Amino acid sequence: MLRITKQTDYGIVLLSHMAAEPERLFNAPELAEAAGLPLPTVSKILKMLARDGLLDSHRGAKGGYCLVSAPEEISVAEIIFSLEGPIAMTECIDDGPGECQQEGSCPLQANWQLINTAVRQALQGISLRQMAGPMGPQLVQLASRSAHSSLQP
Amino acid sequence: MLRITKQTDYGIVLLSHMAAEPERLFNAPELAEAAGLPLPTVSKILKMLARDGLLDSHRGAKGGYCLVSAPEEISVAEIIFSLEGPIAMTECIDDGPGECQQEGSCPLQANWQLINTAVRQALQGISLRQMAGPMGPQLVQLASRSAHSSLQP
DNA sequence: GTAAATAGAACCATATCGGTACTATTTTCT
DNA sequence: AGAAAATAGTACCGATATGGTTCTATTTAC
Repeated sequence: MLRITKQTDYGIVLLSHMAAEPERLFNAPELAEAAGLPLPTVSKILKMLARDGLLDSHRGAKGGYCLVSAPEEISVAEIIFSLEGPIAMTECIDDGPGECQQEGSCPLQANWQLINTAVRQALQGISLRQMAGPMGPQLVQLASRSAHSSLQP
Repeated sequence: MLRITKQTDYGIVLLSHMAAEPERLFNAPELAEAAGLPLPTVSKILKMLARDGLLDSHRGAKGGYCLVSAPEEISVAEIIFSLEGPIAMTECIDDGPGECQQEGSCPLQANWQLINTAVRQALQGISLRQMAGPMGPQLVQLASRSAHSSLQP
């Protein structure tokens, strides 16, 4: 179906919430409450984001998480990269050479990079700031105009 | 992991092979042989591509498949759309309104479109012709320059 | 009329995803 | 010092989707 996982989905929701007050420290129970999601799930996601350096974590009582960078500086690509691993749409890339059975007969190896790169760049072009809104409906309007193109019958 | 399915992967391989002789009629056993893939799998994929209008099919002996459009006119987005359904990276889009629990509290609904649209457009920008090569290394070079950015440590 | 091919549906083993539970560690507060 | 509150890390299991095969029906060429 070519979709991101729910974890990533939730992660973007949580980060968007935090982006409203970029300086503040949020703890997991609070974010779970705000997002209407179960605490264990939220906790798991925040751990991953902290492990990969998108969030700073403070342990102990009065602990919590806060954004490392400004929302403008965080791209959706980084979030996805953290929560579901490398953005590689095709296989023979990150398996390294020699793994692909077709090896000799597959003239596509290099061209797969085109896809991976295109998607990666597209996602790098969207910041957490944009996702967090309140970006007016005018931009969204622009977006959905082409969203309902030939691909979305 | 944000990757396309193997079926789609194989589909692009098969179509790329056909793109070398856009006028010719290829049958499934022949393509399976050429790609080094099992016939049932190849057959299944070609059926889907034909069902969605990317391939013309001719039944009976001496039957087979041929490209409907020129390789330049077919985008990777169309292929993915055919083999794994709508390109919608996030959920609350194609479920229609009312399905999302967060409904009121989720200020992101519209912004998800940004992601879907960005990815869709990126994939629409790549043609089967480009995938089929022999497009020189110069373009790939250009692509991978930004591919090995912050996301690919 | 027979062989060769596509059309379509059903099926199952396996891998991945979504979510939970448990233990350990760190920090604050009294 | 001790209790409470929070994160860190790991392991686990049910549900879902994927990958691939098989079977039957239909169409067409010779």
